[in-house]
Amino acid sequence: MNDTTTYKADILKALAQPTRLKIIDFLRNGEKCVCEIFPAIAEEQSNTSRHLNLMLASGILARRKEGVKIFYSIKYQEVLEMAELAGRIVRHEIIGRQLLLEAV
Amino acid sequence: MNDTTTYKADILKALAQPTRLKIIDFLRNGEKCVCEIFPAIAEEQSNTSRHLNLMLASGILARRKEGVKIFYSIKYQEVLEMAELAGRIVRHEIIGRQLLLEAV
DNA sequence: CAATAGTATGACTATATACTCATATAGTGC
DNA sequence: GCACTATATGAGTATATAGTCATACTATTG
Repeated sequence: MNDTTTYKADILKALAQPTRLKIIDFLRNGEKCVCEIFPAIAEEQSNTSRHLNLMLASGILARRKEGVKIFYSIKYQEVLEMAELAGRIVRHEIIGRQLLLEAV
Repeated sequence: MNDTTTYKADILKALAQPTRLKIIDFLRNGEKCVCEIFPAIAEEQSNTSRHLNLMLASGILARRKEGVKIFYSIKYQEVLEMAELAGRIVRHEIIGRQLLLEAV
């Protein structure tokens, strides 16, 4: 309703993508460098880098340089909470749709 | 990490758009018909209808027919919680960026 | 300073998204 | 059945997004 609505949408958009959700899940236990992230999520290095930069720009990730390696980490606990809430809805929805199918 | 990742992203995507966030905010206090929603958020009827259908399809809204009117409502409390969490991050980020500016 | 390892980015393609205008569909009351 | 109101949808446009390949940049090491 206010002027921060677009910004709020950007934060949610930063999470609303499967590759990025996989990255977030991998960062759950603390910071990781790009060289660890892209093999873990089985994506190309360049694609992974783009997603990391997008999340960095939106403000939900932090970045730390250590020599040639770049470490990314989750900047807000709220990010994990949002992912968890989305997961809860998915679980409910799957159960609901299974019941619909069984009713046929 | 698992197979529900795409679905989780779809739930988040359903929220990650300014017009849809405005709709969610307007539905905060209970179900409303399309005829109330689109003037409240100052969007075209057709555009509003599309966004409502998208959110319905993703599973975060419920729909009830009453005569010629269609009432939409938020199906999961989690939806409002996600919007609230995003808002919290935005507030933190705005403060952080203001401090950066002031430091110049 | 050359070679190497890690990360980012330019250029491109394919697809998805938001929006608009016009029109279709579905109930309601006369 | 006709007119009216409420909602949905087809068709089109403009823009955004995700991904790939090749290459550029940057810090480290020999």
